[in-house]
Amino acid sequence: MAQPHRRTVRDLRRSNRSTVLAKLYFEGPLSRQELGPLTGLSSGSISNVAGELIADGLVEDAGSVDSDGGRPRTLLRVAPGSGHLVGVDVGETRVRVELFDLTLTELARADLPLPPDGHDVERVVRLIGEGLRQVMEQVPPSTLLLGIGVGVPGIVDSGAVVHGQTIGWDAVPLGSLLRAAGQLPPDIPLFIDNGAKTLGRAEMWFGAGRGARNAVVTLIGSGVGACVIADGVPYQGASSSAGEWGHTVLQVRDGRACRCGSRGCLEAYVGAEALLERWCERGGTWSAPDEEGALAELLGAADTGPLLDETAEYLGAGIADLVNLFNPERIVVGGWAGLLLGPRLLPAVRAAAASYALRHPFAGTSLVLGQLGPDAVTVGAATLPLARFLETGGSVRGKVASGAG
Amino acid sequence: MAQPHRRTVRDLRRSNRSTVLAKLYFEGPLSRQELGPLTGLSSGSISNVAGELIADGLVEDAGSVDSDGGRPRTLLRVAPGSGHLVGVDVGETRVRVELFDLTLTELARADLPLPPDGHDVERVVRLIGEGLRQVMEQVPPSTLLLGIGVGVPGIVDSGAVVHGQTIGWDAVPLGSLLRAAGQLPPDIPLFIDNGAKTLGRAEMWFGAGRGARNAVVTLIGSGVGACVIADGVPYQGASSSAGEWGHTVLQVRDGRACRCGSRGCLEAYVGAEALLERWCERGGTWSAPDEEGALAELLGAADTGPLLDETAEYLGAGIADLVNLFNPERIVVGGWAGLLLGPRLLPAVRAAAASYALRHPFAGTSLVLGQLGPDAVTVGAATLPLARFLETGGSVRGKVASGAG
DNA sequence: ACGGCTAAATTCAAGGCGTGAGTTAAGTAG
DNA sequence: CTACTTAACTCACGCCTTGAATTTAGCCGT
Repeated sequence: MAQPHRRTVRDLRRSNRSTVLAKLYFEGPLSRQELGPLTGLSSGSISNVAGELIADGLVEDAGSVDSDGGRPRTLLRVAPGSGHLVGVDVGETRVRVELFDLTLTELARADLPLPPDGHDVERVVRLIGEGLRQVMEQVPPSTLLLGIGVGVPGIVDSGAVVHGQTIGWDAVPLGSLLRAAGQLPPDIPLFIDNGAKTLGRAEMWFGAGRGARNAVVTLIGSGVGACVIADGVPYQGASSSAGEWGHTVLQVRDGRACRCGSRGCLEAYVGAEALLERWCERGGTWSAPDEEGALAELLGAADTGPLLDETAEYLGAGIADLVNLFNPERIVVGGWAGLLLGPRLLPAVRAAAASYALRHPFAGTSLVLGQLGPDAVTVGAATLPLARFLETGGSVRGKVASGAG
Repeated sequence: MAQPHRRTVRDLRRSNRSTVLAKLYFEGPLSRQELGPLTGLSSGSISNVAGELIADGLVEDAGSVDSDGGRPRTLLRVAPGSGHLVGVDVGETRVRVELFDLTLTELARADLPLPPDGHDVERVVRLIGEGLRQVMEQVPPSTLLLGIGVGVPGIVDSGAVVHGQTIGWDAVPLGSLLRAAGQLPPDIPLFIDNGAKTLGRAEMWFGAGRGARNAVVTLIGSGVGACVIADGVPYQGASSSAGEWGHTVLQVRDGRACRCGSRGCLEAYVGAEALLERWCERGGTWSAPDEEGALAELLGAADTGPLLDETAEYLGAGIADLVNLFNPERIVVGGWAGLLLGPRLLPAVRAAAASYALRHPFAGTSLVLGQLGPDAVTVGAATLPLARFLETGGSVRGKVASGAG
């Protein structure tokens, strides 16, 4: 029922501003001349809009290109300093806050450890505020903050309410808590989304998913998740919990028990936790204190061939499901465990996926490794206000936003 | 790169026309007064747009409601006769052509049997033309045909090229063939889509899916398919083959062989063909010559409890995958076999799905039976030009359309 | 019958926008 | 220095929506 917010002629302008701004942002410096065909606007309108954007300080001159005869075209680009963005990663062991300029170049960072006893909500709220103050101290106070994105481990409903089983959060209204606690500058747009999804967004915007309109970014860490991009936008589903790929059923009756309570889930075979468990059952041992070290040892061990091949088959079957159901043009394997296992597993995974998936859609899919590493959660989180910034054509101020995708 | 077709102020008008028209179409007779808040337009614009639509004959007066004091509001509705639609179902055994008015009331129908030796492309093209002529004969020649939708058994790529394994079609450019053969009135928009998807559209618009923004319509017939609706529009994927649910992997290593060449697919357990095969393996027999009769016998037989329960578990697991990956608010079980099995299986399926799916998304999903029956493929096909009609605000003429979604 | 009342529908001036042809700006080549 | 070429800007024109004022249409009490 939400009317497609374009009614008056000023909305038209906003929309065109947004188109121009986004094109400039993603397709680098462009001349007004090139912008015309690219955006479908006439030269006159380009001039108008560009002038407005320049006057607002959002866009700046970026030199000019020579021509042999004729006025050289001046290039335009988004001014990196015209606004800053904050990305927050509420992780398992720490809260990380990073400050970026508009091109997502990192300007400052703060890492705040969480005590092992867990994610007390009030403490997390306080730490986010603390980190925010720390990073803001490192830039001139005149810096314009466009918005804050937060990635959390859990399902984010209606943009601000977090359900996180793993951290013991149940319907935590993180957004209002942050505001109420006065930890946020007032009137700063705040966006909250699942951390895996923000990582997926980062891969889509700046990593292995760049350029694809339909893609799935899989996130294999301790557990398994995915971020589905349908037609350029992250697919959310009815209650923002779409893409729970880890609990795809791969073994109906006698499957391994999964921590979700069901049996035969993908995550019961492929995540780092499950993989180590299975290694252990086969007599494997390791000395590293953490999963990452242990997984590296597993990869280095001599007799893990069958285990890894089996894992590849399960992963391939899971990927085949993605291919059949979503028909993406690209599937990105990410997450720290995915990146670790990828080089070893990918050929076998590809073969397994090919055997389980339908030929036609599989032929149109490429399976690639992620490019950004697991730390990109903050970048992805910063992407949330950035998306709003571009959508609104640069007039973010005064909007109390919610974390739509 | 496709610019979001709203650039000039006339596009604005078109968009508003479309909004008004669609509201009137779906939400029945409405007064101009009600239309305002509903569409977000001012009273002045409503008057304008409504006047235009009435002048174009697309909208008509629908009486007025009394008021106690004050001018009574006159109701407006879409004029059912202001345009007609044709839906074509290229089935396994026949080509069916139906003519509808704008409210999708059936006006005429033609059934043209296909010989058992298969779907010779030229013959199908000829039959569609023949059926079209037959139905058009039954209405006055002044009737305005808004478009033709065709549902075919196979994957439809780029709107007009059909890949149908089951009928032996490989990259058949059905659209151009129909036009080239002169079987179509010139300049009539033509849309081609997968038959299962058109059935899904019909359920979404007029059946069990009505009102849902995120839903999956499953189609259980001889085989198994699905039509995914994401945010109100059918999800296509990169090459329009998304939603191939039938080949979701449910048994990784030692699954049953599926006709797709893989093993352990959902379709290897749950479709009518697979179910009968499994019954046969367990000693079941039937006398009916066709699958439908056979399946009915299976349901009536005494000792099929375990078989059906097992089937329900597989189906439940498949549905759990849909819930986890798509997080829909509704899942519709359709297709002739689904409708036949549904009443018997649904409780067990629901239980199985609950055990395999994640709690949070499952709680937000309702699992219901389809309401339209398998003949609704033609209705769904007619829905394709209708969607274009509504999107363009009623100015379909002159557009050589392709079967976008 | 008749005015008074209420509410729906229409009208229209004001404020905006994009287009596209014409104009100006900013270079190169000879 | 002139001719030429191409980029960028300007502005008349046509179209749009808004929102307040106005007209239309039926009810009610007298």
